[in-house]
Amino acid sequence: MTALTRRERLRAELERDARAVARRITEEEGVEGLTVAAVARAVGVTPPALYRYFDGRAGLVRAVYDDVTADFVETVARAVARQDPDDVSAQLHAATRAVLDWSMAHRAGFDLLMGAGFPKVAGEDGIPTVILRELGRLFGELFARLLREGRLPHPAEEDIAPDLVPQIRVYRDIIGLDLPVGVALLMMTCWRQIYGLLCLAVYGHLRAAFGDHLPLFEHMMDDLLGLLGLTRSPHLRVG
Amino acid sequence: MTALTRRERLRAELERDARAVARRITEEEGVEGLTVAAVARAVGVTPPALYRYFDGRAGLVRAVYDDVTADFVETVARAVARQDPDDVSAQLHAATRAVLDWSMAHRAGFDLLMGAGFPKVAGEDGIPTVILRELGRLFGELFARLLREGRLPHPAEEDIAPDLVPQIRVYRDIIGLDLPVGVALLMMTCWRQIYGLLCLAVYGHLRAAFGDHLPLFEHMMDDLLGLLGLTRSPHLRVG
DNA sequence: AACACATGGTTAATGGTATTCGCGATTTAA
DNA sequence: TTAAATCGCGAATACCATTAACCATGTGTT
Repeated sequence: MTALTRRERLRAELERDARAVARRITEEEGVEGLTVAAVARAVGVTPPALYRYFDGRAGLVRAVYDDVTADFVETVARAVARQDPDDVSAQLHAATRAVLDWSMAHRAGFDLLMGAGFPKVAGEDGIPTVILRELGRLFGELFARLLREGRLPHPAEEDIAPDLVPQIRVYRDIIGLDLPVGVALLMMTCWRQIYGLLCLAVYGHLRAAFGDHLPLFEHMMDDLLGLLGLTRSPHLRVG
Repeated sequence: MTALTRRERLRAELERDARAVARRITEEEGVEGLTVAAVARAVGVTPPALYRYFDGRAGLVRAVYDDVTADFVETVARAVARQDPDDVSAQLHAATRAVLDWSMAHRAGFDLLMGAGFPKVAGEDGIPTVILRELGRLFGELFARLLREGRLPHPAEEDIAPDLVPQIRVYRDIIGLDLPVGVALLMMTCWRQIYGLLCLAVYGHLRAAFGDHLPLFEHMMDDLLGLLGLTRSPHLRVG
């Protein structure tokens, strides 16, 4: 039973429309093209009206951020779920590939979630870094699994620089998994490479030489899987 | 002999001032805070006057980009020059550290030169990627030296994925050094890691866990130097 | 020295943006 | 039925970029 009053229904519809429009504009023109006036025009209302729904332009950006985050996390999770549950190599590969593909297809979204736009939407305090948490957990589960199976080469805590250990510990705790410090460091080592390639590709720094970035991606994955004692799975399912 | 007419002198002064102001504003408030009106206010003229000097706001941004590029390249080159000319490990370490330090101290500049801002200032055609060229040459010289000394482990061209080889070749040619494909690939492998850490640090994604990013940096440098068959130099000079 | 021209600043105007405020209409709830 | 909450609007303020017309002044020439 939809015990929704007329007002509530109309309000929900307009908000939904506005969020969709805001997201479309952001993807098409970048977040700097996302303006209160443009959204208002698209949903057929005057700009001040949107202030009843969002906290100004910043609120619109924040709404886009939230929607995009959900989409991103779900996309990556789906890609993992498509793989053979026992093939961790394929799962890692697919997850990373999904991150890259999604990012290239949603550059403005990437910028907002994981790139230069994040500090702006997050502000000083910082939204609890959804990406660090969500993505970290997703990858972390796979690392944990390799660890349980006893086939994950990782440094002993004593062999890690003393000033690095407490920081890695905080990182591990943000992810929220009970991983050894050496494994968390291994994750960071992987992420710094993935993230580097991501930014290079999304921000267009590779265009001049690497029109298609997939060869570079595969080369990186071979490196990373090797780092984890794995090889590329022959049963990878792309979707 | 300064055969400068009064007009020319005044013009040069105002342009110099405006560029300096534009750069200061950019560093303090980010490039989105760089406005024609603000610069005009700071140099004591009305906004339209600046159109005699710059091609509107875009021209201002471009001017900042040029100045910042020169500063960046010089800073990194200086850091290298400070090292023992025969200690390639120290030179590589110092160069990378200089890139990181400069980027953290000039976040808006980093964004413009190497980050999300670059596509905007570069436009479609793309300024011949100064960074790729300048930085590539700087690091490339060091790699070339290691290669000449015969102590740079790198993959043979036959062992590199066939679709990657031609891309690497283009990359190598942009840098403008006569390096084997395997060495150029090695450079790209290093750069993707350095760049990843850079973006993570500059865009604030590490703040939550890694307040100070130097331990992570040193960990990465150990990895990278190891990749090149080097160890961290005991004679590194920091400045 | 007087002239004409180029230069570089001004003001005014246009049109875009965000945001706040107060009004009136409509819907909801008592 | 009536009072209150909600919501959209128009007007106003204050930024911004950019163009056009205009005017003073510097420059070089006659």
